Amino acid sequence: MEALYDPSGVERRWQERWEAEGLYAAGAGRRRDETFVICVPPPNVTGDLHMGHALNGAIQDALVRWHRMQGYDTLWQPGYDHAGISTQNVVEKQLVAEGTSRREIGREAFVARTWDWLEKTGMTIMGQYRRLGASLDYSRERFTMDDDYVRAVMTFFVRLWEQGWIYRANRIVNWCPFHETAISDLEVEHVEMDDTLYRILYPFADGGGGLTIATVRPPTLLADVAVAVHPDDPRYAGAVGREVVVPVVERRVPVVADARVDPEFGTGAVKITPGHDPLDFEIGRDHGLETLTAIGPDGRMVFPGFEGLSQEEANERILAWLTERGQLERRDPYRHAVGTCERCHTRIEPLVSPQWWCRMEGLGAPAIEALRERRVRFHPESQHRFAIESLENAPDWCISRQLWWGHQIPVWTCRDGHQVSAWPPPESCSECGASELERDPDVLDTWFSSALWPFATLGWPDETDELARYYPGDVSVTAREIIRLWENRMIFSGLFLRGDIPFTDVIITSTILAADGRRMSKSLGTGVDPMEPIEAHGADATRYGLLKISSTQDVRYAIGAIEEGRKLANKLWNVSRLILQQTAGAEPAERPSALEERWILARLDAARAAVEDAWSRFDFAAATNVLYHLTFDDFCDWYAEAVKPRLYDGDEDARATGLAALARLLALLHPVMPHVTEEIWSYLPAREERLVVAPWPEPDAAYAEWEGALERVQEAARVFRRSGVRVELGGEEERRVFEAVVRPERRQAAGDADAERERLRKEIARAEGMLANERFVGNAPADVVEAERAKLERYRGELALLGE
RNA sequence: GGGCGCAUAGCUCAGCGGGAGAGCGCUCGCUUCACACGCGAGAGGUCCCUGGUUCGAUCCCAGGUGCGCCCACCA
Repeated sequence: MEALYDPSGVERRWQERWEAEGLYAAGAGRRRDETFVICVPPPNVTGDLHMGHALNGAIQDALVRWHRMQGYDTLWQPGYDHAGISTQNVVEKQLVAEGTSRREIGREAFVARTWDWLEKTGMTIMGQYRRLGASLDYSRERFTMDDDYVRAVMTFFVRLWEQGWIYRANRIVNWCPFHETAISDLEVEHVEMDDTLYRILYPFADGGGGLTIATVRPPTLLADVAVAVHPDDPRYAGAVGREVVVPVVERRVPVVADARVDPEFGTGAVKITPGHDPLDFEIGRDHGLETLTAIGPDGRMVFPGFEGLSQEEANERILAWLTERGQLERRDPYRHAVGTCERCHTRIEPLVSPQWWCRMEGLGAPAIEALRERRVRFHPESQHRFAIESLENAPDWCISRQLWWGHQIPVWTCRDGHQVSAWPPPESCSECGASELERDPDVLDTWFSSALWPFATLGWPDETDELARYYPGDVSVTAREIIRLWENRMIFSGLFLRGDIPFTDVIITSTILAADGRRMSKSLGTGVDPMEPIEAHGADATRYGLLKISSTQDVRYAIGAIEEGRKLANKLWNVSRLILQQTAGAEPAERPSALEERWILARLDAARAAVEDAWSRFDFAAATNVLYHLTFDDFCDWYAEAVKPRLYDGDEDARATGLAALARLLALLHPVMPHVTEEIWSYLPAREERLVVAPWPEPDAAYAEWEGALERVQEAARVFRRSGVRVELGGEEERRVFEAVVRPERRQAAGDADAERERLRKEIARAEGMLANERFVGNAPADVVEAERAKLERYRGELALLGE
């Protein structure tokens, strides 16, 4: 073994070997009947692994490996999401760069090209998960556009249709003019932008002044159908019921009263454009107003006389018209949040269009109940409440997209207008028997198919053995922003289709910010590719570092934590060298005949309990903390130093127990640092089995009483190191460990006894003060008071030894 | 505008009612036969501010200040 641990080669070698030996496969190492199942959140086919995936992967893998070692029948399901709009966006931009467009090449060619491109350059993330050491069952990789998966999606749609959850409605939706599709509220990204707020005079139709409205979008006034004011606004009490004239188009429209108008904003009077504003759409509907259109699907003007103009051009023309007539009263700089498409960042155009909707009221009820009853638990708790509230307030889900890449909606229309939804595709109209059917051209929202991930990957809608065995699963690990898009939808669709929840626990991971506290993003240039630390410090170190910083809601990326992981791996490597070099020919066996052996076995058991507790509470930072101190402080600084002389002397118990203790340590570290631990494990004698599937260490009740065995030696060492004075130790064993660890013969500088005396005096004064406080003694728990007394006694004893 | 969260050592963060902690960085001493990616010692903190509860508050409560994230149809 080399003195310096070199992770890269070792990690790659084990990754290949584990996968080749089938140890990542579902059920590998199974020693009990219970299952443990996690589905990886299917990444976009076009994407690369980012820091969020790496954290996510480190968490899931730690849980999966921990359960696998406990003998569970473990499945970690891999795969990809076709990511409708995101993938189409990528391919479409390629076409634009080539001087063509999707419309030019047509739908069929576009879809073919997308497949072609994906097969050549997409689907790379699973390779990066492999490099992270993620023990996904790669043999089971699924894609949400696989033939079987398509059947699942179609079946889901048809069942919703048959039970009346799906309807068609012409409503105002978020429209992306670049992709020319509707997108859901959840796909809109709000961005602060500098804009201009115009104040425009709408004269009364019968003369005598007018109303001044405020708007940021003059081009939409072409489609105005009313002006609205708040019913209680005294300024406009006389205006309601009168008519005003819309500028440019000279249309007479009514002034209506509506409580949704904010009298504080602008002038308190607002133009109503149901065709181009969501709130106006509602107000228009409630007041029986018509809906006019000024802007088309491509974001350009369609209003008669303005056809083909861009909105900027129309704006200039309208402003010129207003200025000429003195009706443009003011223009003020105005900063506000504007909706943009999260994929292409084009400004969203609210447009009225016919779309397919999934009714949420009622459909989400079983999911709400499951969350309320805590059959599904979100962690942390605050996200649990958020998940429930989101389901309770979920608006109807717009499931259709005017895209080409995705699952085409299984609805057919015959010449008589009858609509039928079925899968496999129907041959004729179920109502009139007509055989000429036209399929709806739209595709489904990507999240419609993702919602089925936990069971569609197991063969649903067929009742497969796997489905019976691995559904429901256990844990889902995702980011906060995906709770409503994905987690909640998996829960309600699982209950709807399978009558059961898909998992019991949802872990919402912390958001990893850049080192400067800003968001990690490509456009800001703040992103860090997780492959960088993996190549520089190793996958083990990176996994450790990510788990260590994963505790709070927002965490800054800190390379220091990963470097700490590298140090831990190196330390583990070196202490293993010490033990392995001194134990040639020995067999591992727990024969704790000396003080330090009893102590380290007790410490290992205590750490095992602490780590298990941390894993089960999903407190990954706590787990890494325990493992770090176990390795550095307990195992290396105390146990290894104490046992070293006995190893050199060839003590048989020390050698056998040393190997056994090392094996326990490796097992505890394995879920976090699988590679270095497996590598060391392979050098241990009588370890034919791979550590990946080795049994998780069993605790030994007999060890527990030895946990404090080194307490007095540790205190004596501390006093000696600081002051140069030897505290008297009770037994031969204690004195031997003290000499081995502290090695007084090598000590050069004399300690500062005065400083130590001063420290002890202060401690004694503090403890005496507390014990003299009757209220403390009376109210504090008995064990707290007792501990204080014990400390006082010890400090007094030590001070006496220092010559006082 | 709503929700959630964070303010502790120079940096990144743990602790969350009874002695202020870790890692990194810094200072000093060590080429000690596992490891200089190391070992030992050490400096460095009104635990954001103001009140309150308590025998006792970094920890609980209220208010303030400053940050961050998520969400959101004020034109």
